[in-house]
Amino acid sequence: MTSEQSKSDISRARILDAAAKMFRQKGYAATTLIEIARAAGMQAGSLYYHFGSKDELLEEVLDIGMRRVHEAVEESQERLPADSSHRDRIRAAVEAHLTTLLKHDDYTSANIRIFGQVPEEVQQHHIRQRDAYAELWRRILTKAQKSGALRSDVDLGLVRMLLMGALNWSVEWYQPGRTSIQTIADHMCLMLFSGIGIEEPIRSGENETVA
Amino acid sequence: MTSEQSKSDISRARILDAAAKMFRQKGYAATTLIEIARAAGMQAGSLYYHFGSKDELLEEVLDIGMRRVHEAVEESQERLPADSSHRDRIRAAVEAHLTTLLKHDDYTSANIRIFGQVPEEVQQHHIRQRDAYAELWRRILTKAQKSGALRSDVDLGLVRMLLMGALNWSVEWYQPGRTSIQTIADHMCLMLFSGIGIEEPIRSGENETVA
DNA sequence: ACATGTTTCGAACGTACATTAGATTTACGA
DNA sequence: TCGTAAATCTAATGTACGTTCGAAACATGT
Repeated sequence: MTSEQSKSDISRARILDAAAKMFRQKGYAATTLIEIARAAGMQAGSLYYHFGSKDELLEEVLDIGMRRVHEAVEESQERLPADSSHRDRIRAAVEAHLTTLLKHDDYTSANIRIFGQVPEEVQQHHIRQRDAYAELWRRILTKAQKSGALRSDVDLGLVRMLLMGALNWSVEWYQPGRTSIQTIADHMCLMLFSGIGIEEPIRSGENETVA
Repeated sequence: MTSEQSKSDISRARILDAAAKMFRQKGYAATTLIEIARAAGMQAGSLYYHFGSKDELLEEVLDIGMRRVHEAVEESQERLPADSSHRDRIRAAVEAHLTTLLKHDDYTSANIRIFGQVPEEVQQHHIRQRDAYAELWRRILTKAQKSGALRSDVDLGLVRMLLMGALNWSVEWYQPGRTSIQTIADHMCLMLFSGIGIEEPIRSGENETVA
């Protein structure tokens, strides 16, 4: 126990990394401890020295994933100048959420992908944590709306759901190198703030204006 | 074989319904044939009279789900008056997609929820079908952009992904009776076309214009 | 070099599951 | 009512997996 990281800590981390990666790829039930162990460089039985059960391993992966994205968004807000516009605040949150999701973080993307299909008992253990993250967003959006940066006639809960959906769904299609995370965030914010529509000319008759 | 529906057809439908429901709820690997059979009112072995394997059953569920949403969106476009605005066309597509997803259709929502975690071989069988549906949306959006209804400086592929994400994610949070499907569609279209931002007053100096 | 605690191995156990196949029941026309 | 095909049942098979546990290997302080 000389070094900062004991051997146990290193193995633990390797196991968690492997589990997060495979859970994300194949789902929870379809992932076998044998695969996780192999990816971590050990035998299946050895996992039980570090974790009490497959469920326990799952819970830790879910926990880490949610904690990371929560912290990332929280820090993005703290890093901002005190007088930042609400648009900038929201933009920073969007960027932080997306970056966490798409940049090497199998934990967060695993959480997002498999949470809905995990044993109900495990879900229960994490509802509080999820609510806390939702609350963080709720605060950001509500403050923006109250200070007039967002339309007052929209259901912010709904907006939040649609926004999170657009962001979270990126784990299903994002491929590194095709589109930058920044571009995705920019498009998302453009849609959110301004939309991408253009006033169409009235077309009720024949009098259309030719460009 | 007197009636329109043979007994076999009825059983088949019950099995598929049960399978779609459970696949959607618990995922593919976590759903057992015993559960499906019980929900369909028979024994596990009897399923094999109708389907060759669990994978085959899965494939049919996925196929039906994608076909339904595809047809729904396609028909939504055909129902529109020929001179409809592009905004109306997009709005109709959004409503059709959402309605299929959230209104009693375990097939489509199962497809959306579990597709990413299904055996790779099964995924391959359905890529063509998914591409065809993506192409349908691509056409709708491209026509809108070309005719000036959507900004020309946005990446439509990206917009489509974000839009589908916002819509598809609703299967994760939608609860009947809380928010109407129409309201969701309205918010989505508002965001897409106009955004929900309000011009914030310039705060760089003291010269603010009072409304 | 030894002793002690830590970490991993390797084999075994029990169970749950997909699948099979023959027996049994059901539906229906002759 | 009988006979045949359709549909379902029941029990069995094989396998893959989560989990357990004692032995082996490894590390570390004395």
